[in-house]
Amino acid sequence: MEHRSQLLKGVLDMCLLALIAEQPSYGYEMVRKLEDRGLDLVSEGSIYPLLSRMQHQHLVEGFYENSPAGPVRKYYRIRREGEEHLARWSEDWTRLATGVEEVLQRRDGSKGVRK
Amino acid sequence: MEHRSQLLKGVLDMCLLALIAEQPSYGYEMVRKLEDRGLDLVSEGSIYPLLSRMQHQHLVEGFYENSPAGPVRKYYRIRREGEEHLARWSEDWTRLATGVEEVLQRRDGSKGVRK
DNA sequence: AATCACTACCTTGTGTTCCAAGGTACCCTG
DNA sequence: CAGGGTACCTTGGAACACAAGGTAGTGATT
Repeated sequence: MEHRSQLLKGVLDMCLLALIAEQPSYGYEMVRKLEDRGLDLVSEGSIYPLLSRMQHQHLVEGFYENSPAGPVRKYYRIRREGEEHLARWSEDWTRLATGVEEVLQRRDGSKGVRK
Repeated sequence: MEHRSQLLKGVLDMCLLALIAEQPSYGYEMVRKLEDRGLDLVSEGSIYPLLSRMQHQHLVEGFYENSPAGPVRKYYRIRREGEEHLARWSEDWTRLATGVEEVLQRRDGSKGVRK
C-alpha cells in the first residue's frame, strides 16, 4: 500500500470539515477542491463514509440540491458543533505538525543543543 | 480511541528514522526525545515493532551497548537506504502539510481566489 | 434507441497502522 | 529481597483509507 495514504489518516475528515466550513459543498466537488490544494490521491471511496459519519455526529448537516447536469447533489453545511470540533482538530494538527517539523529540521541543523 | 493517535499514522516511522539519522539512538530514549519535541502520546508499544521492521527493511542497523544502569540497550544507526527513504518521506510529508495548511487557512482568509 | 461519457452517490473487503495492556528482565538502593 | 527505574518485546483490538465495484441521472454522439 502507498505510504502517502497513511499520512492522510485523521487528517482527511478535518480537511473535509474545513472545506465545508468555508462554504457548503458536496462530496464529488470536495475531491476536486482537495486536489486543487495539493492533496491529490484522495479517492471518493474514502470520503463518503466520512461525510456520513460526520452527519451522524451532528458536525454537519446534509441537504439536497439539483445539479445542472447529473443526479442530485448532496450538500453539507457545517453546524455549531462542527465548528468547535474543527477548532480542536486544527489545534491538534498544528501541534503535531510543529513537532514533526522540529524533528525533521534538527537533522541537519545544530547538533548537540541539549542533553 | 483518541483522534490524536490517528494523526501519527505514517508519521511515526518517519520521525523515528529522523531521530536515528540525527544520532544513533535506542527505543526507550526515542520516546523521550519525541516528547521533548512536542510529540507526546507516543507509546512504547508503538515503536518497537516499527524499529524491528525498519531494521528488517535495511533502513537501519541495530547494535547493542551496555547501559550504565539497566539492561542492554539496542541502538539503531541509519543506513544508506534509510537516508534515501527519509528524504522521500520528508518530501511527502511536506507536501501534505502544505496542502493541509492551505485548506485550513483559506477558511478565514480570502474567499474566491481561484475557481 | 443504443451507446458512451460525465456527473454523483454509496458499499464491501483488505491491508496498514497505533495503542493499551501485559510480560520479561536487568540494575541499584534501602 | 523488595521496590522502582531502565529497557526490551508481544498480543488483540480498533480506526482508518483505499481499491474495486455498484447504482443512476444527464447529455451528446452514433
